[in-house]
Amino acid sequence: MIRLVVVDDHPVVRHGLVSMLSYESDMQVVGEAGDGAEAVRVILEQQPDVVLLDLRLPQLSGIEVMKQVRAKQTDTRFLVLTTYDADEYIVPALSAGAQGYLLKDTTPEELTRAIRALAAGGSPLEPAVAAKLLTSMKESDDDELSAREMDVLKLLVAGASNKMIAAQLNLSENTVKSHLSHIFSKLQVQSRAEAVAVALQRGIVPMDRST
Amino acid sequence: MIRLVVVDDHPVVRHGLVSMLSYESDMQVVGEAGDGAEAVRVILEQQPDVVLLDLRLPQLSGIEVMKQVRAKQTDTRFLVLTTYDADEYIVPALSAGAQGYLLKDTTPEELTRAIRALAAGGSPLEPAVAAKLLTSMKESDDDELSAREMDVLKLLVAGASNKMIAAQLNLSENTVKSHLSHIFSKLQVQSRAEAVAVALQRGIVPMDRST
DNA sequence: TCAAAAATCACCCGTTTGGGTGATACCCCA
DNA sequence: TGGGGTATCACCCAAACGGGTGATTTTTGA
Repeated sequence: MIRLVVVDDHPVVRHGLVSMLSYESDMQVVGEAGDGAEAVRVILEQQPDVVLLDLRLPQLSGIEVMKQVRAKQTDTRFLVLTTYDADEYIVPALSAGAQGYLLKDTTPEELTRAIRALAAGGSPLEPAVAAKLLTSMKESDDDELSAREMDVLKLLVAGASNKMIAAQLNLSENTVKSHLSHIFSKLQVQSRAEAVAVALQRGIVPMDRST
Repeated sequence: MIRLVVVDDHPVVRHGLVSMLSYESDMQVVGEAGDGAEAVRVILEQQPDVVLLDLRLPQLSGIEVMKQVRAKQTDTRFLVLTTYDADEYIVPALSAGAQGYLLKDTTPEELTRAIRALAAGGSPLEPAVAAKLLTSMKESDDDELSAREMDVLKLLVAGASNKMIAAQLNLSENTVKSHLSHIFSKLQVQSRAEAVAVALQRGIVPMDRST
């Protein structure tokens, strides 16, 4: 029996997946989550064999969920199931520990086949996904931002000036500038405006549409 | 018995919806479609009471589907069910003949309730959607960017400096600065970094990570 | 038709930014 | 034990930026 946890922020999609999977006699959905924080909790609690994970989640991205879970246990396997075939999500997802990556326009048959393959130790990659992976391999920039740099970047995206960032984080302006220099080189950009664009488009900093 | 047709290009979502709705004793799914052309054919053939319709479809958009169907028969009611809460889709959808507009993050209970309301002649508009309608109504007066300003903003999001923008658009730097001043005040921001954030988060400039 | 908006440019001026080149101190891990 | 990354700060400097004010021409809309 394959134990599953389904994570998707759209109840319609999530419940649909659950009821669909319930027809499979060798699978059992043991948990659901509608956001990232809930997902981490449910996964650690239920210890499922496979997690169906949407990347776009409120609170905590799918990438973050995988990182946090894998920090504590490594035997859970992740199947990323997303609408977005954008290149930039695939590499981070795979390097964060996803074993599979399917698009939502796959058929139910493919999905259940992928789940079984994953539970059996395989790594089902959709052909379209695999192709994208190869092309983006060439320019694989695994420059990870440090926690502090993330703090700065978030404020940068919020539109803060160096002075404001310094005040917010209790730093000197010089320190902020130092962090920014590192951020720029890691993101391979020249200006803060470009950094904001890259951060948002690559999903490094989540969209915060409270406005 | 409410006769339904489900239209969504993602098999996972579509099949999920179907199996979810099959639990309702007063509803019957009499047809499915994965693209716009198929949808029109199925709807005209089955003459359902209610159509669950995703707006984003291959071949023919949801809007187009509604127009074509309503040209031949007017007794079918449409419930638009989409992931996108973007303002610009709501008004066209409603004017094209949708009686309801729900987001995919509504609960199954809300969905079935909406279907029953629709079949009974009501027009279920999600509160969030209704709110957006109102805000887009009253905010329509303020601050639309001109075409030229959009040109500048796009390049700004791409990370260009004033000089680069000027070169790209065959303008003087002064003109670019002038446009930027207007953009800043219209977007109510102070810096180019903030402008980029707002432009991306509000969807004024589309995400385009082809790099 | 006539005013309002959009689009184009110029000049000034103070502030911010980004890129250098340093330094100190901490922690990890090899 | 020592190197490498992180985090903290300082100083300098040129370039870029953002805010004014003001001008002309074209387009648009009421």
